[in-house]
Amino acid sequence: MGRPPCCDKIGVKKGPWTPEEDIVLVSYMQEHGPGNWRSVPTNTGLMRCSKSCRLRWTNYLRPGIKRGNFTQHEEKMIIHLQALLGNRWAAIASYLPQRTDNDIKNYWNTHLKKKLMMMNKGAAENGGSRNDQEDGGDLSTSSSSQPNKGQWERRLQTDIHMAKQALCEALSIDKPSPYTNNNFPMISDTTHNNKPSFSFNPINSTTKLPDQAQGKAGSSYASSADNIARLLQNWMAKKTTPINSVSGSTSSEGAQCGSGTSTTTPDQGFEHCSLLSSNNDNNNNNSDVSTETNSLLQEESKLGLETRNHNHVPFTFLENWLFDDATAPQGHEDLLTMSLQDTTPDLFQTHHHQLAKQKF
DNA sequence: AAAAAGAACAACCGCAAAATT
DNA sequence: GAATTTTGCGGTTGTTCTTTT
Repeated sequence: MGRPPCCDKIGVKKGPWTPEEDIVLVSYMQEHGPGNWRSVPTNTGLMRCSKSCRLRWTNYLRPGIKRGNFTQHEEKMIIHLQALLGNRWAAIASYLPQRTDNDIKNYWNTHLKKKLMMMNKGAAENGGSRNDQEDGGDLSTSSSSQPNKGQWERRLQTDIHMAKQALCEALSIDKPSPYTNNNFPMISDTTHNNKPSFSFNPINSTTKLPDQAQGKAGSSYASSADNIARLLQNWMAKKTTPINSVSGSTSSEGAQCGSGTSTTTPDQGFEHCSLLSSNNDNNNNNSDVSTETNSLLQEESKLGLETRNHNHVPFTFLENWLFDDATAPQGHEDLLTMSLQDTTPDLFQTHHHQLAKQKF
């Protein structure tokens, strides 16, 4: 016997998400944390399947996501990683914590693929020898010259990296994770009450710039997460006492919320932050949200502090190793300095063997 | 100004692996 | 251990916006 059925397909809504749906999902996530997607539609009343909820959350609503405007650095990373790993977008995304696999995939398909094709074309016209990306797709050397050879090594390497990262996050409080980027809201404590407390910061998901990153002229909701921000603002205005009463209660929270490069004012940022930092429930009567929020925030920061102190035990050798390797963007920078030639399985393997030797 | 073509991106679909009963 | 569901991933499609004709 298996588990009970997921979600019946009858009456399941499809298509773009509305701001209202987003708010419902975000506040549910804020209260319960991600996971157990199956119960999300039932508990929230959203007429969406669990899969759709998960996708919406992980790709767009999750805190700490940077959207649009890929930097040159990111671009290079993606190109190199694609050459190394192939179209394993999730693995690639693990090296770019602020980006989602879907985003990277889209960017690859719409921009980089073409760009590389053009470059290739140019190279070919100049008598270039590379012919490994005819279809504009897989740059991986294995696909053309060394079919399958060393593929498992690469896969293994990626898996090791991901496992290390996961382990590292499990052990770590201080290490910046995708959720704990200094610009971003964070999960301060997942051990208490099984309720990861984090503050949703719509501002950061809207740090995109007005033009392309903002989507299509802002008319389409789906492409404009900052509508959520606006909506929240209105929602907040209706429901609560003036936000200013909260300000100053937790400077760190304020800093988090205001730190994003945003077109929104700091106050607005704080509003969203406060709203979602509270133990928000759509059905709650928020008669005194500001006080409640205030105390919750204090409690939250206290808990966070306690956890930190409590967890400041000396690292084991293994932990040190993990942190060493898994933190440090500069570790990933290596990828950039590696030429595509260097990405042959042998070299790649050697590199990691050496690394492993160094570690042990 | 209108239509057509192209570009960008959000969301869906199907598959495989993991988890659960 | 088998059956079934859930989750995660990658490929693809559909819709919307922008640019060109």
